Amino acid sequence: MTAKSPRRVLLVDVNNCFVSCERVFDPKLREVPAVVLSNNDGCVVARSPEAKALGVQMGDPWFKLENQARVWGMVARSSNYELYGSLSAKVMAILGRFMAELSIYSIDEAFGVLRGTTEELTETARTIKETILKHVGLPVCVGIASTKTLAKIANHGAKKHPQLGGVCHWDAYPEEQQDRILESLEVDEVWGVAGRTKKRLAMLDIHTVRDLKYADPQLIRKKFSVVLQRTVYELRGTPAVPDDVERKTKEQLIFSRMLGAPATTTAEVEQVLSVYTQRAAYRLRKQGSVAKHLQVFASTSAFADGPRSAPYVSVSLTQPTDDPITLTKSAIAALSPHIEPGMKYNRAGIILTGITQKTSHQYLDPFVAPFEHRGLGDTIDRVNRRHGDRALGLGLAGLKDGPVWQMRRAMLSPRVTTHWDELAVVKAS
DNA sequence: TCTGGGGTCCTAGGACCC
DNA sequence: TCTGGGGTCCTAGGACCC
Repeated sequence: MTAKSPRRVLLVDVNNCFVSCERVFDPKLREVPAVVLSNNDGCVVARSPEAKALGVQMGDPWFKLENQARVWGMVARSSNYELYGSLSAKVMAILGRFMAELSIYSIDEAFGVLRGTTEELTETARTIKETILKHVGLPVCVGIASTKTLAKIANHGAKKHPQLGGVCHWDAYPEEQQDRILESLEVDEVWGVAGRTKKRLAMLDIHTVRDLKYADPQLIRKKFSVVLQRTVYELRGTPAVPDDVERKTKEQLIFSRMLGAPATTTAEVEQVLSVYTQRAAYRLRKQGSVAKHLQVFASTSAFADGPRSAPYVSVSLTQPTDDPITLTKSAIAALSPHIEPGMKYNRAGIILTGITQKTSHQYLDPFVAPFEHRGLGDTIDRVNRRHGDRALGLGLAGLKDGPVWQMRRAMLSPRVTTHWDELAVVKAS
């Protein structure tokens, strides 16, 4: 591969990621239709090919599916993000060995860049695929093209057509054939277009991805946005989606959950907020930053009849902080007055914004009490690193067996790669 | 009676992604 | 009983400044 070879984008993504992860350590799951459920065992977030073939959709609520699943012999698992995260890290580490520029897009997907002929890169992609299967046990597909948007489409093709062996290089097809493929895709199948935009595009008589490719970029920019204009260029083979700026700190941190059982009193909502705020504060400290604003919310079910209550309050702190006590107190003080006792709150959360890097010398704030909880967060983190997650927390966050509103994870698989007491067992018999 | 133009910063909201 | 969680980017509009 010489420097003169064309620069190509590779999109590698794990097939049916969460189900495939579960199947790595539980061979029985490989023989039946399987799904993984969202937090709280709410709805389907991953499906095995067999489950897809049975017509199970993303987002199907589990309680509506449960009985039919028994008939089908379909098995469900609660989501086990620790397991998926650790397998994902292994996949990304392997990709990093093959590709200089690697940008991790999500837990199961990464873009990489390589130079080479169509044949060379197709071959490399096969090697990548085999290596990941052999060393991690996860199946992946690879899409290759001159732009990210086209690599996405190629990846989609690799998934849909088994005869490609999991690798699809867009350049392997002459342009007339490429256009026929794009013609067969509805416009919302391209990366960056969803329902709203699809409707508005239809008014301009743009229905397929091919229509969008040949639309006037200036017009698209004027009627839609620079984002959609970039998509037009990318479909034509001109890279336009910017490489992700290395941002190691998040600008916004959200911690929100559906509750396993509704909270109905102010005290219960406060307990939930206390725990959630501490989790958010932990993430904040982990990335070495502090937050200036927080938004706190709780809400009753959107599906229930009768009156709803969904308070949402914003607070600005006098100075940015990562201190769990300050954040927790502020969150509770802000939301508590808006809680209507008797309402069934089934969701709550906190959003931290105005996030900046923590500097070594913080401003002196005359309004901060002299006993300021300096270093408390760090201390909690150190204890937890040593004695296991959630060994220590403030108030209810320190309870080993959580309160009733804690989320349901009835069908959780062992965290075999991250917890000593949950290691996989190999039977000798 | 008329009340510029250009710039920055911030926030809210829309749209989308996996 | 029961319907995900966590994030990004862009745009418009208001406040403020010179």
